[in-house]
This record gives sequence, C-alpha cells and structure tokens, in this order.
Amino acid sequence: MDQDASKGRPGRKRSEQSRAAVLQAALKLLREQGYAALSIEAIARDAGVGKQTIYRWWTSKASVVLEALVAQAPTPLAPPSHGSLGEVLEAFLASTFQALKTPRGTGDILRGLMAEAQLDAQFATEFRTGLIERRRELLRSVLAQAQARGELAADVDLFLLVDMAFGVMWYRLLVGHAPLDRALAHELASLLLRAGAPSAPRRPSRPTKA
Amino acid sequence: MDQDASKGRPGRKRSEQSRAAVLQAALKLLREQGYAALSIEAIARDAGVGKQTIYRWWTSKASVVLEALVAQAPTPLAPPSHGSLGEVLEAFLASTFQALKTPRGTGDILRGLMAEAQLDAQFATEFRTGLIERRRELLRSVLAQAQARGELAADVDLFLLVDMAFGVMWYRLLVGHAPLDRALAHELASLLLRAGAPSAPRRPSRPTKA
Amino acid sequence: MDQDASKGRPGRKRSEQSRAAVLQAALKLLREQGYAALSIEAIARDAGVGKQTIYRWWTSKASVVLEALVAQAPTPLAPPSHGSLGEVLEAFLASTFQALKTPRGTGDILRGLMAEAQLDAQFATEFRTGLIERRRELLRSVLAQAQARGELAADVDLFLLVDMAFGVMWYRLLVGHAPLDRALAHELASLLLRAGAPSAPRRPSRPTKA
Amino acid sequence: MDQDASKGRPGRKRSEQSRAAVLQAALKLLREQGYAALSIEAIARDAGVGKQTIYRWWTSKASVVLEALVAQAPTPLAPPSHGSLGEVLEAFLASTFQALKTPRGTGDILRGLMAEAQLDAQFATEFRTGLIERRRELLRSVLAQAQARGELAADVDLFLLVDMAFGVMWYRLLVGHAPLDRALAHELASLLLRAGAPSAPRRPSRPTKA
DNA sequence: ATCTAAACGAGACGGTACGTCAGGTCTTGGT
DNA sequence: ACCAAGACCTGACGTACCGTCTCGTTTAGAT
Repeated sequence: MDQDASKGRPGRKRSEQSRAAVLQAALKLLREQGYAALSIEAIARDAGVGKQTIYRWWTSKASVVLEALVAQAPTPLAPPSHGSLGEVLEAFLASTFQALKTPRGTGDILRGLMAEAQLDAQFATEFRTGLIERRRELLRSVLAQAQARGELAADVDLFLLVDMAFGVMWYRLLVGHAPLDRALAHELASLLLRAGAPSAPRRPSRPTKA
Repeated sequence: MDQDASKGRPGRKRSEQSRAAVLQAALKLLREQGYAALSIEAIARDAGVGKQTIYRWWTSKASVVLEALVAQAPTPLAPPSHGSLGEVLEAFLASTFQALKTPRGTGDILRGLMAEAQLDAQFATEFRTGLIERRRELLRSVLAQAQARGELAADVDLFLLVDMAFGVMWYRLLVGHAPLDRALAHELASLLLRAGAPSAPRRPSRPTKA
Repeated sequence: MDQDASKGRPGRKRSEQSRAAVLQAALKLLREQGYAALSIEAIARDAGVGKQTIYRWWTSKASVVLEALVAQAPTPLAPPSHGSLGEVLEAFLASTFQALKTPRGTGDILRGLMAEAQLDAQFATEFRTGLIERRRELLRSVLAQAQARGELAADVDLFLLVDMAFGVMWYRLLVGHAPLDRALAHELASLLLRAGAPSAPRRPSRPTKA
Repeated sequence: MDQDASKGRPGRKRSEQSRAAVLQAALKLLREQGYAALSIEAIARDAGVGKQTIYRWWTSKASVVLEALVAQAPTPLAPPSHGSLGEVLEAFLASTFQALKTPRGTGDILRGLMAEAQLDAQFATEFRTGLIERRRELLRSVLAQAQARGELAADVDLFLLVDMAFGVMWYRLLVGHAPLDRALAHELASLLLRAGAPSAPRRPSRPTKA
C-alpha cells in the first residue's frame, strides 16, 4: 500500500506469500460470510498469518478488502470506444452493473467498503482515490470524447453527468429498492443523453406548451 | 417503534421520560463524537437509562438514531407546489441540500445510517421504509404533477428521475468529492428537466452525425 | 477481594459460581503447567468465563492464585501450644515445610507468587498482607508465649527470630539448593532456641577462647 | 556466557563493542524503569543491536542482567579476615546490605533476578551457580575459619548458619517488611553467634529455670 | 388495599474483536 | 561468521461493547 523503494534497506523483505494469503483469505471470508461479519482476526487466522503482519501493511480491514478487490479484478476496464455515445454509454453501464451482480459478490463488497468509508475518514480517502475516482475518470473520458465529437453540448457539466450515472448506480446498490440491470442501463443511458444533448440546432427546443 | 395497543395490559407504562432521554443523549453524542463513535452503552450511560430499556424498544443503535433524527426534524417538508417544475425542483433540491450542511449535522448522521444499513439487513428495511421511501415519494409526487401538466414527457420513468436526483445527492454526500450547494441544485434541476422534457414537437432531436 | 457490603446495591449479584470456577481453573492449570505458564486468558477459557469477569474482581493473575491458594487451604493453622518451645517450634516448622512439598504443589505456587510480588508492586502489598504477615503473626505469637514463660530471653527481638525462621524457609524454597525437610525443622528449631535462649544464669556464657 | 574457545573458528569475531553496548543498555534501562519493565526488544533498541545478537549470546533477559550486574560490581569481595567472628560477621553483613540500598539499585535488580529464577528453571541454575553460591561460599569460608579457631561449635552446621544469614537478607529484600540496615547487621550477627557458639565448656548450658 | 405484571436503573455475565506488545525465529544485505 | 535491521508467527495483554441475564424497585391496572 505504501513504500516500494525497498532498495538498500536492511532487514527481511516483505513476504509476498503472506500478502497473497491475506488477500485470498479476505476474499474467501467475504464470499462465505459477507462484509459485516469480516474481522481482521478472522483474516489473520484463516491466512495463517500474524495479526501484526496485517497491521503492518494495512490500516484497516477495509484497506485489505479494497486491495483484494482491485487485485482480483482483471479490470482492463477499457471502455468500448467505437459506436455512438448512446451505444458506448449503455454498454459501459451494462457491463458495470453486470459486475456487481453475483450473489455474495462484488456489489456486496462495494457496499461494505462504502459503509466503512462513512465510519473511517482515513479509509474514505483510500477508497475515493483508489477506486471511486478511477471509475469516474474512466466514464468522464468517454463523455469528453463524445463532447469533442459534438454529441454532447459544449457547455454541459461532464462532472455532473458522471455524478448522475454513478449516483443512480450507488443509490440503487445501497438502498436496494430497484435492480441494476440491462434495462436500467438502457434507460439511464438514454436519459443522460437527452440531458446532455446539444440544443437542437437553430431551432431551440421549446419547452412544453408555450 | 412497535406496539401501541397498551390498552388493557397490566404493568408499568413505558416511560416517556426515558424515551426522550435516550433520543436526546443519542443526538448529543452524535454531535460531540460523530456516528462511528456512538455505542448503545454510551447512550444508556449518558441518558441515565438501563441498557435493557434501549434493547426493549429499539433494535439497534441505528434505530435509535433514526428515530431521534425523525423526531428532531420538524419536517413540514411540504414541497412548494406553485411555480414551474424547474423552479419547484430547484427549490426542493436546494432546501434538501441545505438541511445536510451543518458541520456535525444531519448529513453526517445520514451517512452513518446509510453505512449501518449496509451492515445490518434488518435496519436496512427500517431505514428504507422509514426515511428513504418517504423522501422519494415526496419528490415523485412533485414530478407526477408536472407530468400531468405536460412539463414532463408522458413516457418518462419518474422513478428513474427520482433515482437520478437522490442518486446524485447521496453519491456526493457519501463520497464527498463535490459540494451539495445551491449551484448544484440549479444545475441538477436543469439537467433533470432536459432529460425528462417532452420531445420537441414534430422535430425529433437528431442525435450527432447527421 | 474488595467490597463486601453489597447490601443495598442495585444490579445483578456477583456470581458465586463464576468465582468458584475461576479459582478452580487456576488451581487446575497450576497443577498441570505451573505458575509461569499461567495466563488470565487460559484461566478464563478453562473456567468458561469472560475475561472481563476476572478483571472485574481481581487485579492480576497473581491475585487469583493467591485467593485460590487461601481458599483451598483449610488452614486451621492453630499452632500446637503445648510442649516446650523446642517441641512446638519444630512441629510448626515441620508441618509448614510439609505443606510445601507436593510435586507441582503449594511450594511452587508460593514461589510464583513471590516472583510476581517482585514484578508488581500492587500485588506485593496484597501478598504481604494477605499471606506473609498472617504466617508471621502466627509464629510470632508462639514465640511471644515462650518468651512470657521465660524460654526466650526478654530482650531478644522476636521479629528477627521470625525473620530467621521464615528467611531460611523462603531462601531454600526460592533457591532450591537444599531440602525443606524434617531434619531441617529439627536443626533450625534448635539453632533458633539457642540464639534466643536467656543467658545462662549466674555463669555468663564466656565466648570463644577461655 | 557460554563458548569461549573461539580458537580456530572461521568467520567474524564476536563484537566486544556489541557486548558492552548490550550490558550498558540493560543497566541504563534498569535504572530508568526497573526490572519488570525491561524487555529484550528494548535492550536491543537502546543498544543499537540486533535482537539476534542478544539471543546468540544470552539465554534470556535475566542472563543479560546477571552478567551486567557481575561485570559492573568490582566486588573483590575479600571479606575482612581480622577481628573476632562477631566483628567480621557484622562487617560482612553491613557491607552486603549497604550494596543493596541505592533506590533503583542493586537490591531491586536482585529482586528481579530472583523472581525470574522462579519462572525460568534454566535461568535458576545460572543464577544459583553464578551468584548465589559464590556469596554463600564466601560467607561459609569466614565461618569455617571461625570454627577452626573454636569460635563456633565444632558440630554446628555452617551450611545452615549461612542459610540463616542470607535467608534473613533475601526475605527482607523480597518482602520489604523491614529494613536492611546496620542495626540489623549488628543484631543478626549477634544472634548467629549465639546460635553457633560452642556450648559452655564442661558445664552444659542449663536451659532457663530448671 | 392488595395483587400481579411489566418497565425501570443498575450492573454482572459469557463472548468477540480490538489494537498493542513482546517473545523467539528467519531472512536480507553488508562487513 | 557475525552483525544491524526488520519482517514473520505466536500468544497474551487489557479494553470496549455486544446482547443477555438477574437484581430490587417503582408504577398501575385488575381484583
């Protein structure tokens, strides 16, 4: 999580084996019992590792989980870049939603991490910079390209469009009142498109009646 | 939280004084130390109340906080119903954001509750039905009226529009990467309006290319 | 260990069952593994008791052991009061030594407690007042009676005689260079007698040469 | 503490500097925080030495302390050999007691070592042979000379007399119920003398009345 | 006026996990 | 081979809360 420049330092090197065992144990326990039931003690026990070894390299159980999650995801995360914005956006959202869906899966883990970020300011930063911002940037760049191509109004706030997309996703993920499925991807993409569309050329969109 | 029919039952009545003391203690501790540091033990101690009394009437510390929060808010929450949808929506969002802003205030408490809802399925339900859904319904009815007036397309999914509004709010509240201020209220209202606007009559918005 | 006046105090009473289980577990573990290997954690585990319950009533593992030891000993400890001082003293010493001799027994426990008293000032006081001083007083009263009868010189320091008796006992117990057996009881009693004897009447003991 | 024959062995020689640093650090920490708070880690840290270096040459922290103590004391410990036994004995005891008295001093260290010897059988042997027995032999030889001169009865058990002298000393040192001062040296010497005195020549000491 | 039953404060109980400390072992790179 | 450094596994520490379980004490409706 931190130093890499272990160049000329004396002393034993960090054990890659222990690191892997910890991450693996964390994932296993997450799968078996869910985030809420996870404890550092249990991870250490299951990984056959001293608690101190965990405390030495991570700041909290959430940090462990975050690293495990990132390490696990192959996530080239290259967004599909051909096609119209509507197509690309829908595909992006659909694949993102897809990844959350396994029963004891990524979605539940992310919920746990987001919860932890509310209770632990230190971790909140790790979480934001290590995960949230990366995903945001990905989507933002997709939108920026579309904007450059004129598919989005030049003055539309891409930042806010990103918030709307991820906002809906997280809101449904956390509240659980509605599914995150392909239909949503379609409809959400369409609404975002309409929201960000350049105003109709030369014939300003007359709202409603008038 | 549960029974009201204390009609003919024998035995001592529930002490209104204890109930008030618990809620007040919870709010005080929230203000002083934040949600993460809160514990049932501390609430009981501070309220001068036995732990059992809390367990008798609430299912978790989150339930106590939720009730305290609801009891505290005067919540007329009558949405302003005159004016165009744009005006009403912006006003609604602005006042909602406003309520979250005090430093150790409502926003932080809500973050804590949302976190708890991720870790405790039982509470998740209480939270959704006791708070989330009420706010959603409020906004939905505003949008429904506008839709009836023709300010929103007849086929737009109001449910999803609500998700977009609250999604952005929660997302920013939980991640903290951007402010929840009046400017956001304005811009968000405007984007939602555009997203839900009835299609321009007779001249369909031609996307991109063309 | 502390309060007894639990008269009008509210709250649940101390569980006599837990207290007994702790003392018994302590003795069992002492027998099985010796004092050095004892831990509060192990006592709690073995007694089926929460650690907090031990910390609530005792200040250290040594306190537990001390109480277990005292509770275990039937300790009528009435010193035999008939017979000459020589006989009484020898009997007292012999029975005292006898009590220490079991293989994983009282002697080893006392060694552990004395060790602890060196490392923990708080316990040192408990140990002195709860055990050491009681035994000292017992022996001192025996000697005082003998002094009253004229079997010991009027000006001899009984306090110091007690130190000599117990000093030898503890010294051998702790260093282990020589046995604590009946022969020692006999010889030690005899030397103490000579040391404390009233000076020979009318013919003062001429030291050395002459 | 162990091997000395580093005759033809290959490899780097033992660092005298490290050895000295360890002993010095041990003494410093003893002075500053007392025996109970001492740890091998702290010694290594303070001495700027690897833990392994300590484990390589000593078996326990007690061993380090023992060596430090012995190395520190110049202690030719030549007992004064002129004068009557009474004088010599009193001087011996007085100077011994004197050495223990500094506030965070030798006495407290010896208490710690004796404690350790109770908890660690391996060290008990080191302690007995490396310190206890030497002191005993010193006193025994003094008494033996006196016995040869006829100042002590021929049949008195010198071994036991030594136990009585050191027994009182250790007992008071460990229990702390009474001081180890010059007055004690005087009185103890006198009692030991009486206990070991040759019986009055040709007219057996008639006890008391009779 | 008693009886009965629930709620109350207090606080002890068996537990789980926390984060820290030290023990003793094992690398690593440098001398 | 030894050394300083430091990571490693182990296991105990003492603490905080958890949710449950007595206690003896009100409080109130039903008798």
